[in-house]
Amino acid sequence: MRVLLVEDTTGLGEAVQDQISEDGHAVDWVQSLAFAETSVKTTPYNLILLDLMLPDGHGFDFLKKLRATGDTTPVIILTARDQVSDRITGLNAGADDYLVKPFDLSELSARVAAVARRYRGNPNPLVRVGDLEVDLADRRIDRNGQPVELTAREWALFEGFLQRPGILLSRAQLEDRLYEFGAEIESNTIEVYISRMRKKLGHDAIVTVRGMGYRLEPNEH
Amino acid sequence: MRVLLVEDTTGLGEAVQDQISEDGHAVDWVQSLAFAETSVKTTPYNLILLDLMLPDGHGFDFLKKLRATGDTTPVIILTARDQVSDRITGLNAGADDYLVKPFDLSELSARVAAVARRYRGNPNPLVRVGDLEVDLADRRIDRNGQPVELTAREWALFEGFLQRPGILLSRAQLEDRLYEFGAEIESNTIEVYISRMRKKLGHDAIVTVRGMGYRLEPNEH
DNA sequence: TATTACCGTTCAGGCCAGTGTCAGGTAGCA
DNA sequence: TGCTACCTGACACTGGCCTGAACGGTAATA
Repeated sequence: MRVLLVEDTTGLGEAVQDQISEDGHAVDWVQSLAFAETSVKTTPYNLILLDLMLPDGHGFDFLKKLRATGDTTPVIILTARDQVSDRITGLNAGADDYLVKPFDLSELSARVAAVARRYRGNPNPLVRVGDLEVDLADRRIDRNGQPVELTAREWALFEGFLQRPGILLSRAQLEDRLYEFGAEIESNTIEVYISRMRKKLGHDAIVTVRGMGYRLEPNEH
Repeated sequence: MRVLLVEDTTGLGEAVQDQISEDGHAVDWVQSLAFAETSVKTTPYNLILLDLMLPDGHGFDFLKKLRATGDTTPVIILTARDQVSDRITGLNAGADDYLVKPFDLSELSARVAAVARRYRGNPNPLVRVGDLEVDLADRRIDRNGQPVELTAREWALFEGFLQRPGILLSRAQLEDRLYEFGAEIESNTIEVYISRMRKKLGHDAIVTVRGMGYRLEPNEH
């Protein structure tokens, strides 16, 4: 699934993002209502996790506006408030579920999984790149109708290329996707993964830009 | 993405510039509001990182003026102040996000990436020079619809010409873009690269100013 | 526990594009 | 005309890149 996390607390945001990612979902994390609004306009999400107290307004306002546009994306509210009134207000505003801070990450997983279950059967959004058809949420790739299996590391790199068609990623950027930020690596691991991905995705799929990095070619054939 | 960094502290400015560059974005760094104002007039940015305490005024004034002109470029405020009042004032003035010094560079990366995410699917801003169409972030050049491939060294020089339209670059300035500052070079390497670039970009693209240097011709045909 | 399969990582050998240099030719200027 | 700055084809070398192979770790299975 593709999940939008709206949460301005850095620590909590990171923890939630890590948890949801580990559960196999793609997470976009924004820290203000302004960002949330542009995100939902540009990307189709399967689930929105919404904090209520945000620097530029109250989550309910965002939620009401979202529902007013006819958007039915499931929304789970994350908030420190545990008052019944808030809970009812939230559900009236169109929330699907409610999590009171501090909450256990495993509980969050369970709620998210419940939403995912409801979604099963509905098709996920597909990204098309050349002769590849990518289901980001389910981590599936079809190449000319044939499924392609990527390992975890390969996926981590591949997702980077999908950010934008034809995006150029430097070796440092790719390394940052695999390891702790800024970790030095002195072997040719990235090259090896590129080589393996080419074997699976087609040798023309990833283009070397010598001295600068790699790019996924949107118009391979 | 193309990022404008407005920050008068040298140490912090350099660190931020390095980080954003490594993330694959093009950074213009200015140290005063006066320079910032001319920069936003001449160049289209995807993101502005704005310090508040600047030698010639307060960042809020710049931000308000910017918004008054209808400019909606995302702005992230960098400041030592962590008071709620400032935070709210900033967001009211039209800021999209807020980073309190001292901040972790990886956190900065995350915020910038969040902005970059908004541009997912959107094309990068293109710079137009004569019959060339340049995508600085992805290092692509289209010449009359045909892609042009530049090597790393050629790009380093080409970017110099793009800093300002019609800028004149001396041989020494060009050498400084390729080698450690002040490195003496006694062969005609620069001439050779100019020659190679002309072959790829069109023979009229780069004009020789005898005895002075070279300039990229904005109105070639 | 032993077996198996797979994944992540490193290494070594080979290839070739990119780089820097030179030499001979050309164009601008006094 | 001579002088100087500049242009460009050619070439050797370096180092970035590719990839088969091997090794250790981990997880699933018997």
